[in-house]
Amino acid sequence: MDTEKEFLSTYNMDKYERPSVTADVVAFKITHTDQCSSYRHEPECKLSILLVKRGGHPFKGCWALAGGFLQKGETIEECAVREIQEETNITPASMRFVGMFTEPNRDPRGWIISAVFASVMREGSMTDAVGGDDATDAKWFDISLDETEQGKYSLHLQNGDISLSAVLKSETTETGIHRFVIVENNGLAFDHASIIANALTALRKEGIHFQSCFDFLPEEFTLTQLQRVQEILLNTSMIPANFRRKVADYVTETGNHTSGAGHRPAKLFRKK
Amino acid sequence: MDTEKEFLSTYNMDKYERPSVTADVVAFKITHTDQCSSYRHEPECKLSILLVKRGGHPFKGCWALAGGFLQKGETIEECAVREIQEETNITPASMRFVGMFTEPNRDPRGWIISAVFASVMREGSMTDAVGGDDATDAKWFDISLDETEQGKYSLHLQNGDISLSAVLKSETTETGIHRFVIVENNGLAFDHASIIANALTALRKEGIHFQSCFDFLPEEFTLTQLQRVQEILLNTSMIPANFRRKVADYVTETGNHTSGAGHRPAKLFRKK
DNA sequence: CAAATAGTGTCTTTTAGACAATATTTA
DNA sequence: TAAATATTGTCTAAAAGACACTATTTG
Repeated sequence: MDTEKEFLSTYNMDKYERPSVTADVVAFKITHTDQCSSYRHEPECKLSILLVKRGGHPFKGCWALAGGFLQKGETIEECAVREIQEETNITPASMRFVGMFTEPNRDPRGWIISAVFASVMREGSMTDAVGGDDATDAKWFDISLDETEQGKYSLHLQNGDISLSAVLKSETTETGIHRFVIVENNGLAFDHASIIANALTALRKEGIHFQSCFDFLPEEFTLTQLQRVQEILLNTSMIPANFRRKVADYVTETGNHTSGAGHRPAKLFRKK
Repeated sequence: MDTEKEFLSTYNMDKYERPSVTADVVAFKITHTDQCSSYRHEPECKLSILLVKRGGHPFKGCWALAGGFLQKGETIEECAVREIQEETNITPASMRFVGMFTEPNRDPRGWIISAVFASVMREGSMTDAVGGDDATDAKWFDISLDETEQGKYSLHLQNGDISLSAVLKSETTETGIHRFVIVENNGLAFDHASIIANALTALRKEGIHFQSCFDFLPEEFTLTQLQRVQEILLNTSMIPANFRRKVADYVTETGNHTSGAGHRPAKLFRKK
């Protein structure tokens, strides 16, 4: 009797067709624009994400997120880390789960569901040349996501001459699950425009209390650097004095200082 | 050439073994203990979750979450809603994604990964008798999760004489992903003790700004009811005057009032 | 010194918390 | 009227925002 039931449960498992499962990664970093008017000026920074050009069908020539199939013996987090390492040769400072994307027809190749992670790359851990063991065409795109009208968002991605964009609608299901729905899409593969919008929104939520901000910076950083990260991530601006007070409980002094920047040296801090 | 590549990508998909994917649901509701000293007293409330007794191996006789396999043509959210409806015959007021549970050996039957949702059942939508079309043994268990020492948590589940418990350690991976790890486990199947702790933690986070609190209540509710829900969920207590001010921006008056309760009638509010 | 960023102090406004007091209903 | 909950007001403390001011370094 017991063994019969046991058999039955295993039998049921095999009865159903199974989906392929992938981990897709939206890798974020801060890009410094080194075209300054004066040697004293702090460099302009931008938020950017990693995209890979698709060499084959479907969506040939479109840009897609890094990602790949979950393999037996690994967790989905391990899979995500592996995929982003293969693509960039570096280990991300952090990985955060964003959500599952499981629309039955999201991938023309078949039944493929994706677990999506937002990863943050630490400043300084980057080599200029991206592209890992396989010679794929991977580039960092400056990203912006703005609410153009109530519930409607415009996503822009830019790398030199390459410009991708999408229009998204913010929707909430009856059961309260939020999702961006693609209204218009130029140059992004699959449902990746929606995925990117969801990932940035998730990261912004974490940035409010600085969690994800630290991950963009080296171990030791100035408070101004930290403020820039938060401002770029949340698309806000703050008065320095107020920022310093707010962040005070989250950092500790290291005793070290910056130097040689043409102005007063800054204290270096560490995440508490 | 194009078609060759196309073939290749499909080929790769079939090359890999695929996991079975389930949606598991931690269904929460507020239970009223109707053993009052006086007719005037408000009833005591407790937070409880739905568990199903396993009739077969593995973990025969243990208690498990409601859940089942993802089927072709449905999203993982639809699957989760379907599973909880099959078990309780009611539609949850809300579903929130908690996380993926993908440890390779989490299920002795084979490679099974789970997407976990926390669902909230609205007060009044419940029939006393749970158990859906299949005559499974499903019960609501009062739940408590307390930090006994730094990073160590004690989970208790109670239904009459049935008492389940677990000890969990709060852990964060190098990449900043949080998870409860099971240290001790009495009566719960699989990794469900960990899943439950993660779900309650996620729900509590949402409760701070009332989001998940509304889902426990009928469309119209008193501020005292709302306060009770938050207090039970977050295991805190507040001074009514302060609670009212804090919640004021999230609710609107309906113009209706309670009556017949042996004390001053209360205004009924609606979620804004 | 001028330019540029670093860091402090203070005032005001907004929230959050504690507590007292008043209001209303039913057995 | 007593018991119980509903609701408002007020005082205090803490946090957030605006702004002025001082400090330090390098060409």
